[in-house]
Amino acid sequence: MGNLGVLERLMMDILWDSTAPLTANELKDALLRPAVSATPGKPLATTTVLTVLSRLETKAFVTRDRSVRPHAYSAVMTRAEHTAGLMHEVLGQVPDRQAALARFIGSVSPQEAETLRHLLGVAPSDNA
Amino acid sequence: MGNLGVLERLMMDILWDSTAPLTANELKDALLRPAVSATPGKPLATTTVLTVLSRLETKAFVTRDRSVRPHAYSAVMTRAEHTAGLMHEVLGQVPDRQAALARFIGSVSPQEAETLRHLLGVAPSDNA
DNA sequence: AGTAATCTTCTACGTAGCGTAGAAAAACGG
DNA sequence: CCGTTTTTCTACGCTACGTAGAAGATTACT
Repeated sequence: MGNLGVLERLMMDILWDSTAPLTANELKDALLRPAVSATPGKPLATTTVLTVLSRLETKAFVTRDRSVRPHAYSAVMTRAEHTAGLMHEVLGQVPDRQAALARFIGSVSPQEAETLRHLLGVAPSDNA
Repeated sequence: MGNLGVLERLMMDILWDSTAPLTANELKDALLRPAVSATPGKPLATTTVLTVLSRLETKAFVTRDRSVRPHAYSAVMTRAEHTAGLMHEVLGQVPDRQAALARFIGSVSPQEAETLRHLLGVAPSDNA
């Protein structure tokens, strides 16, 4: 899977938060929002955004709709899927998952533990 | 926390598998074992191993005992701790952990689910 | 159609992390 | 003291990523 750089991640976050696909310029503008940009007043060049989007496309993190004119970009996976994927990747690197899982569980917050208990109790439904 | 490069990871794995601290040369030799090296016949220079160990020390992944002469290196965290830490790091990057956890749980193997149920049901013991 | 504005691709540069290791310095053994 | 072992210092190449200009393609407006 491989992880993302800072800007790549920022852009994925925007795409993930967006319901509809975005154009490069919409993304560029979104990157200026205070919630995203810790360094405001630093607008990126549109080409920069496009370059990164291309790379994300290569990495299969985004798809682009070439049929509309300002190409529209959207995330391939949901954020939750991506996160779960990363967690599995991390877990897959170790020989004894048991121990790792134990440590993991031992360090989640009580609320999260409750969430997990609930998730495990109900029904093992769809797989990602 | 930040992740590791290939060689760094390889070396950490050896340190994690070792009960006692290791010297640079012991590590170098261990790197030639078939289980570790997919490209055998490619022994590293000792200095290479030392360089990487220094970097791992800087990153606080290993400590070295300078009181013994060939310095002895050991991992700071256990592999399970490290893995759990990474999982938390991944999880910490997302706004709604609930969803991510749900996805994660939805994609673990039945055995792992059982393990988790056990860990959550029986006794929430020590924290990492 | 012709030309300006917009959008996309191509190319490129700087920086940082990592694998790699030689050269030099330091410590040890005899 | 002198050779051997160990450690540090310095450095080089490669890849990923942030960054964006220049040039090419597409669309829009008159």
